[in-house]
Amino acid sequence: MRKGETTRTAILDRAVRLASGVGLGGLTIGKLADDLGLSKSGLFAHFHSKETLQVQVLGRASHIFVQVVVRPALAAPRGEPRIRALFDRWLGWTKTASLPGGCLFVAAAAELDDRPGIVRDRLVALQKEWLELIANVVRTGVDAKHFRDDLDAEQFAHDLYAVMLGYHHSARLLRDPRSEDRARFAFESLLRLARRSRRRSA
Amino acid sequence: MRKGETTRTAILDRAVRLASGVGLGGLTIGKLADDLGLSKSGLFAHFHSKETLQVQVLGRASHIFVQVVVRPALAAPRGEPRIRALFDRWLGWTKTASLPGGCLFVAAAAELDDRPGIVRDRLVALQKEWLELIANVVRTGVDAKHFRDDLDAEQFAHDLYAVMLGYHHSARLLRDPRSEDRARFAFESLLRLARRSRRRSA
DNA sequence: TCGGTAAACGAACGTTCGTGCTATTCTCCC
DNA sequence: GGGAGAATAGCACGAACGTTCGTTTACCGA
Repeated sequence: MRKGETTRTAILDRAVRLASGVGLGGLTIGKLADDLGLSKSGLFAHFHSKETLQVQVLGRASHIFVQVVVRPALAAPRGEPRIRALFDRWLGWTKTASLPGGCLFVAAAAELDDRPGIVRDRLVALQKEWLELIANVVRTGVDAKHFRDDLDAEQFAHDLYAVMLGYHHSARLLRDPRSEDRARFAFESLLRLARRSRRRSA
Repeated sequence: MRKGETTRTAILDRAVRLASGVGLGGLTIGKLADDLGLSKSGLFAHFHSKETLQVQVLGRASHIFVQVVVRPALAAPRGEPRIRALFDRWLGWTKTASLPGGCLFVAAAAELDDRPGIVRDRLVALQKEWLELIANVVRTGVDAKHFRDDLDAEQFAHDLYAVMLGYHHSARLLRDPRSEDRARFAFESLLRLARRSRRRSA
């Protein structure tokens, strides 16, 4: 049972890279098998349907994301530095994880937002987890007095996600070289509004 | 040559609605023909490839977008009211245009960001036009003294787009009932930062 | 009213897809 | 080192896709 586990992971790693470019639906078992030098049926036997393959691809992508973004960022000091670390690693995670086609979750989100099923359910669960994690980091920032007491952590998480979506759109679709600057600027604006203002409340 | 034009438009309208749910790639000529009570080949004859169909679908969607969002909003008084009108209509345009599957452009953006070709080229051109239009509206707001003199109009347009992407993600994928409130809150934050501050420059 | 042209049809094509079955090869434990 | 069971290959299937072709129907100006 060890060999199987190994190739299964190899398959999923490759699938994550592939799907980052063509989406989860664009993923093709034949192409995936060719890329790995496997037969279609040999690969197929690991998962028993394309749907469970897609679900496991999402799971693998999440695992990688946690490894290259979440875990290192949580090592940063709580409060603002931790949020900055999160943002920095998030910005570059497709490079770190060598996903040539951009963020898999962004692609999957647009693809699955109207297609019910277990793949969508898994994606939604992962995204909610991620937003909740961001919100929690923000809350520790409030506790640490880095941010305003009345800051809405979930709104902040939502807005941060929006900044990343904007970055993705600008960088991947429009190929705008200023994408990263734009994203960082937006992030700083978010932080400025989150900090305790020395004047004015709302 | 008149009848053909009529059905062609009918096809494209239907295709826009369909593609809003399944994406431009998920669009299927057979399904589209069935929905309209046409034969596959009869429909196909109007466009001579699926690719040109997709391009024309984008064009038609843009036409609708201008009609239900841009034109009415440009009737609002210049400056902040006009930006508000733009944002309001943009927020609800999928309902106004009865697109059951969310914004077609958002779906297409994620789908095409790594697939070169004329469809992608058309989409990029449309998106740049749209961002430029937003930036221009913002500039008139600067001229009208509603916004700070040193406001970066293109950054504002970029950030506004990000707010919409966040809204789309939250509303369509996560089905969060607070999506619209979140988006409006983010929009107000954007405006607050854009207005002339009575104190502090940066 | 007639004739030409535009519009739509029906059937078939070559591919590609996911998915089963059966046989073969490999792995690992005793 | 041999045998059980896992891992992979080979092959074929049915369905769906875009596309082509020859034919038929509907329209409209002369």
